[in-house]
Amino acid sequence: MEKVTMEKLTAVCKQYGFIYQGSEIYGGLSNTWDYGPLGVELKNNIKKAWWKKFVEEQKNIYGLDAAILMNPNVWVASGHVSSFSDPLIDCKKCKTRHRADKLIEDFTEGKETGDGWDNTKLEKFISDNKIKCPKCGSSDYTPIRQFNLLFETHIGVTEENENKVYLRGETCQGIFTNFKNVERSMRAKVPFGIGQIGKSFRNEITPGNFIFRTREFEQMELEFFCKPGTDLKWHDYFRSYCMDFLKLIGLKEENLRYRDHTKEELAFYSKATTDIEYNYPMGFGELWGIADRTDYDLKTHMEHSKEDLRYLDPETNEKYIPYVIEPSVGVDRLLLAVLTESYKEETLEDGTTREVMSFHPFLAPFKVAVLPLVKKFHSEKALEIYENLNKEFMCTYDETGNIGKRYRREDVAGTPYCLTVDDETLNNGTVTIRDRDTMEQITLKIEDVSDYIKDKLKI
RNA sequence: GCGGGUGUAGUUCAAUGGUAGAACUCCAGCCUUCCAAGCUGAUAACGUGGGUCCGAUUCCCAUCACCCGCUCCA
Repeated sequence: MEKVTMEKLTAVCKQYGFIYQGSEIYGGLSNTWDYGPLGVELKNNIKKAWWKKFVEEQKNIYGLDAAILMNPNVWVASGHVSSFSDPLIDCKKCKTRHRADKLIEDFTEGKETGDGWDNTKLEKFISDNKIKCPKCGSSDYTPIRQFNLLFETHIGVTEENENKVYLRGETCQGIFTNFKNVERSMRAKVPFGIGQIGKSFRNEITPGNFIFRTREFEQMELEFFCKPGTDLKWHDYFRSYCMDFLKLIGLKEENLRYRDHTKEELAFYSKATTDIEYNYPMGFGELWGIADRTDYDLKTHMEHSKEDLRYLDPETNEKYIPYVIEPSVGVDRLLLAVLTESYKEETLEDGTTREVMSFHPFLAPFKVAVLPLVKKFHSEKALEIYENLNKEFMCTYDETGNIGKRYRREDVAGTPYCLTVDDETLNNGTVTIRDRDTMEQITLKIEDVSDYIKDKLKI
């Protein structure tokens, strides 16, 4: 099966109501995307699946929904204000963009890292040492420009500096700042976790690839607090657990792989990080990061907030700062993976083609499409069935055109089951259920439909 | 941010210095008893802003957006 191209996928998403270009009637806004009627259902179902498997079904994991706006000191403590910004410099000759500190680090082979230097010092070092552009060899650079990846805004109507706040650059800080609250109110015992789904904002220098990297995105993060020394065990555990989850919701093993970060690329807070990568239309890219963040976050918040965030182990009476394993996955990226995996163009035996979105039924926007075989004979009964089923799960109803055309419409919407109402329904109360993937049909009593579908929706 | 490509109905394409034609889709009606059938009708587009010109969708400039490749990526 040929892999779908990004071009095709964006077109399909637009046409069938999954994802539209943001602000389209005003000419768009770069890298913003709006989820349409089908897209929002799919997205909600993806979040629901994660919440179920990572929060609801876990005895020792608790949910949270923290505010997007936080005290700015949170971001000072986390290091985002100082180091979530990159000093960037352009080669005037070949127009390549470099990170100034990285140029210096490479030039000195790691002896100087440029850490904590201001831009004047960075520029001076580069020009004094005539550091050459790694690409073209020129040493003619533009001045350094500072790119802060945090979005800034102001509280209150006046834009004074003291009112400056940031849109959160990651959801996890809301978890760390609530660590004590959750521990106390839920009487939680280590090891325990806090899960959260929410939007984050980053001024990415180079967004792109459809919804893969956007400046506004949604994360599903779990911070799992454990006793120091048990962290690697839990890291391994979540590596497998996350992979199993992806397979459960329908991603194929051959499109998934692990990638362990090398020591050099590890973030400064992390002891070990594993990415689960997916084979997107543009190739393998990060989907899920599972990081061992050690006690870095709680420790830094302890220092900056002056609050004691240590955990008192009730069994040993020792106080310690828990280590944290963080499995973090982007909702939009996971949705892109699901779309990539699900979209297929099939040629049928009779030579006609159909476009199919073969979502796992749990993820499908509509679970059942109710279709009267012939509008004027069967629509009354069909509507009655639709009204009843729709109370139990998301259904759709369609009486336009012939039955074959309506099947095809549901194929590309990813509706797993089509329920057809015909004369048999009127005479002896049975309906025909057609399976999207196998295209097989079975006959069921109306009253058995609900249980039949419910069973298929399990994950 | 750089380089390349693209931009005409929802989609896929066409034509043209004198404001655009089709197919499919969609909608309404007829017909239709299980996989995009048929008939009738209707709606629907030159990304945006300038410039040249009597006149620009077409030529020029700028801009916006998307795709591909770099670069970047807590």
